[in-house]
Amino acid sequence: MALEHAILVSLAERSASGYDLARRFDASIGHFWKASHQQIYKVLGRMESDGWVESQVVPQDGRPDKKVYVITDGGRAELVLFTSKATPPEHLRSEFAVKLRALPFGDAAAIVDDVRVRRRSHEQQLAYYADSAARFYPHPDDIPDHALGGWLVLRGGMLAEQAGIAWCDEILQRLAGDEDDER
Amino acid sequence: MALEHAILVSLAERSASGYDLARRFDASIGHFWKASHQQIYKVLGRMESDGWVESQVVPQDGRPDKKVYVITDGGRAELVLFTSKATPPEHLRSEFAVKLRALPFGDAAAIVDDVRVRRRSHEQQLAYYADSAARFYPHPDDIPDHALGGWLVLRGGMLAEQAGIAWCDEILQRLAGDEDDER
DNA sequence: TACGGCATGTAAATTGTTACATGATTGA
DNA sequence: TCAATCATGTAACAATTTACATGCCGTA
Repeated sequence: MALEHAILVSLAERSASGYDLARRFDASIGHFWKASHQQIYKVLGRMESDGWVESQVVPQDGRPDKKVYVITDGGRAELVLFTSKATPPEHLRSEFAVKLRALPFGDAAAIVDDVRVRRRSHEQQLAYYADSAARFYPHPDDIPDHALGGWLVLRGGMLAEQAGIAWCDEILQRLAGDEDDER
Repeated sequence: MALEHAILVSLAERSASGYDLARRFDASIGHFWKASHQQIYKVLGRMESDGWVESQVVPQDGRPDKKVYVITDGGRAELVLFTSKATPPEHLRSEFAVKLRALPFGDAAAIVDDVRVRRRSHEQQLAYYADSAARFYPHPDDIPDHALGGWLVLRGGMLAEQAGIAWCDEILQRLAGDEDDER
């Protein structure tokens, strides 16, 4: 049940409406924890009745009203509690791995195509992270404490994408004889 | 809905009871797709009514009867279909990343402890994979086609664990000044 | 006038987790 | 006798995804 905590972190950084949160989840935090707006609205409701957040309707002109959520002291306490407890071990969950394992029983050519697509999307994601890093953390050796978490998470994303690319390359070497040096 | 396919792959490799499958999911395939026995029994029932598998009760002596599931032609066709369709892009889902992001609002010392624990479990998992690799694929340059999928999946696991370790090291360097060279 | 962005939700279906339930055999 | 392993499940709950629903504003 980490969505609550992801939302708490996001609200601790800056108050926001459900809609804003949904967009943040598309952009930054969501690279590590996806959530749809439907889910966010539902969880926000529960969090409000738990006293972790409070909302206030803000009228806007030329736009629909928005319900801005603010983290409460209770919410901040919950965040401290969350960080102080050990994270349960996370396990990978990769449909792609299942597919690789299905290699002898399936369509090898299609799988190879899929690996190429996957490699490209890892590359794109890595480029995106590198871009974010350059934009938001121009001096990696001198990052203030309040921004360190964001940087470290970005680094985790970059390392994961690099590993993904390396994996795809190994697979292609085995399955496609590495006959493609495109671009 | 990849559990069905993970089970199909497992049954294509060798017929098994629900209990056997649950143990395989603990050991090999399950490193990339966890499933509890409860879930497996439920899905097996659905798969049988879909005609992907067939079951036969096998009496045993000194042990409870077992219901052995065998993949059908329909199941094999489904596997081919599965491999021929592009895998939807997978996104990471990391509670640990959420926690890192919570760094300025939480208990930094506890988070550092958690990173150390996490690093150790990555190392253990990597050692386990390396061991499996040495045991089942003693000649990595000469792997028969039918075993290639398993090898590639193992390699993916190893690369992911290495990336995880590298990430933990970066985090510790930033947060703990790298003052620990334990062992 | 049609589309995209802003803004908030409900409902249904699927998937996954946790707890409960049973009963035999084997080894410490 | 207690715990572990073998073996199969049901029930309740939580989490997630997909589909549906509404309505205003600005722009092409």
